[in-house]
Amino acid sequence: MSVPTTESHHLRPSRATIEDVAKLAGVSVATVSRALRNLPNVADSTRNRVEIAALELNYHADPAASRLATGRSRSVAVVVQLLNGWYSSHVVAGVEAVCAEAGYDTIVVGVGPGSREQDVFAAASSIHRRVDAIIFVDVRVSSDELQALADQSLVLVSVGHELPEITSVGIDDVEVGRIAARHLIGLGHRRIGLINGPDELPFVVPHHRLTGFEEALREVGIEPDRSLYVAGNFTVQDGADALHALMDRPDPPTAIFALADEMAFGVILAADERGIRIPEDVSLIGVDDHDVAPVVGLTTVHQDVAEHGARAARLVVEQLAQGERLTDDGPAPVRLIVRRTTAPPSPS
Amino acid sequence: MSVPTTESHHLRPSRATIEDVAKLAGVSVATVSRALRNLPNVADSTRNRVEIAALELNYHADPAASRLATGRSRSVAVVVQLLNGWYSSHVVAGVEAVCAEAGYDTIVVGVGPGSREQDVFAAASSIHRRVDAIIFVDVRVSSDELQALADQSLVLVSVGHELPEITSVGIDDVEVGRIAARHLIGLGHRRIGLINGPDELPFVVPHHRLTGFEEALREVGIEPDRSLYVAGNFTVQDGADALHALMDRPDPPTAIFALADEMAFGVILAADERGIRIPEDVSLIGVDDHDVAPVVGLTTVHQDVAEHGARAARLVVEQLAQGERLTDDGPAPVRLIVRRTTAPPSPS
DNA sequence: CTGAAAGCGCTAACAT
DNA sequence: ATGTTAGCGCTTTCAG
Repeated sequence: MSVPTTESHHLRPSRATIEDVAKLAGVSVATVSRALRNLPNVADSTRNRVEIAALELNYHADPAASRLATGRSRSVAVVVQLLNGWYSSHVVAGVEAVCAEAGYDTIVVGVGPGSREQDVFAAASSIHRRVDAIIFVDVRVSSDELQALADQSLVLVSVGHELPEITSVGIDDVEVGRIAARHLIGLGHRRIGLINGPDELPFVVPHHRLTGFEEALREVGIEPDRSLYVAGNFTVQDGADALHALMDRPDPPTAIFALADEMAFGVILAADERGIRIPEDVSLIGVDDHDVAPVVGLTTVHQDVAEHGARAARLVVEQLAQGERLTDDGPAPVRLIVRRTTAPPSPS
Repeated sequence: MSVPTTESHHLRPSRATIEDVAKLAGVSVATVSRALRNLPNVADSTRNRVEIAALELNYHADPAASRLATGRSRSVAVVVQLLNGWYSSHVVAGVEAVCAEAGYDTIVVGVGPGSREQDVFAAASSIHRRVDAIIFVDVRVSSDELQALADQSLVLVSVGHELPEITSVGIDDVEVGRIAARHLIGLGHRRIGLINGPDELPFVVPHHRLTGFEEALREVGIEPDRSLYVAGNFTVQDGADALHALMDRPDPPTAIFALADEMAFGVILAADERGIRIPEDVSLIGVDDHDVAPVVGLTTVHQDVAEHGARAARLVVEQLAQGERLTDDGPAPVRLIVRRTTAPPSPS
């Protein structure tokens, strides 16, 4: 079965191999290999000749061959839930920038929103032979599974939250919850609604933010009212649904803490439809400082997401180069950005 | 003969080689290779035995070895300007979904905003040995360069705009410009500002939209006033800057057409700061129907971006399977979504 | 239908 | 400092 040639294309331009270079430079393939990878024990004059020959032939080592021989693939996988979410895409951008710089390919793998640990593990292990490292973005993986992956001598990093035994980068999410709650409390709010993560799966980021939130409430003697929490999945639509749920109550909250800006946007959308004014009727605070947050004047807790990705990638690259397990240098800074969706509760 | 014993064996991505499987199944490696790839000329009973053995050992062909032997890498590159832009990230998500389904890895490569053709080509050719196909997202590549890439028997697809000689998916951008302009004209606007793409580089999407825009103007006897065009680079900030530039004029426009929603968001932001009301003082229309567009009530021209990515990936996958050059099936549909940023000009 | 063996292009001992 | 050579794990003629 030969491929039906559509046209008279010349034969596949046979790429130069290491042997061609060796011949041209008048040395052995081993020398070429060493010279081109800047290994020691190559005479300067020789290295020079080889480099010229390689340039001449526009030679680049075949990655497949090189991978087979070394066992290193020079690429890293980023596994993430929503590839098109604001958070994820910014992390990916950060990762790609430093990986490209360091000569690594970055392979993206989406596991679908709300994936269970098994799904993530399946995705990770199906890719493990093709990459040197895996960066998990906001996904859950069990300790055992992580161990299984690490046993394949894969470098593992988590961004978004801590994962057992592996180095992780992110922010202090308990602190985020505290900051948001304190801001609202300081304004005088006592009944605060919360738009949570999904409640089927025990996601860790939502859990932490919620913990900090409740902590701050208790600090001032307010007992958290869990009937004021509504689940969401980090989309605009979820935020809108949540606003309705919250405002349909006989005793609606005077303020809402959305665990992510995108859900906060949904709140704004739905409030608009309903004729509810923000912040006059209800205050709103989000998390992320999404590019659009200033546009709608959203008060939020800022974090530098692209930098998280970059940091994760740097850790990967260094770890791959040095072989030692690196530890992250603590949570990245966050800060409250007060805009115009928060105000004191109106006297009722 | 060391079959993993504990119940945790399914957790262990295994390093079994084809030889292990052959031994276990009592056949040759050639047969294993054939059986596992569903090639013809394998007895059912044999295939069965092999499959069981493979399963037992949790065997998966080493991709590097397989690539070296076949010359196919089973991965595709997506080259894109802003990895974190709304448009790009949605395309990437679409691509990844179908690639994963078809067993291809998707490698993202960012070329930086406003890249010149050479940069893109450099990025593309530096990755060409590692992928079977390249999907260009909204980047320019010259005919010659494309040819050089195609000569490496790479499958090439463009999304966002047409590229010479290669199959492309996207929308009719001239039509987009027409739709936006007609909407504004129909409302009674005569002086319409336009927030363009960057003007150093000749990007094709902005050019087309602008063409349709001017066409619609002339249809009703309005001569386009190019002093009302201001360059932008598709960010929120660029939109804000543009609004200021436009409104600082002695004769500001009564409506603004932003070539992308993200720039329109910037307009809203800046208008707010300046106390300019939309649509009372100036109407605004964008393009994309960004997730946040409904939140700010932005009138815009909708397109299904993730679907573009998916379609591009499907074309790639089919082309890779069948070997023939496929042609796309015409531009994807777009439609005007009227929200509340457009209205008739106020009588001055 | 199945097996033996020759690569694919490169790296890494091991020699020299 | 450089060359020789044996793999890396899989695919693919070519025989049988």
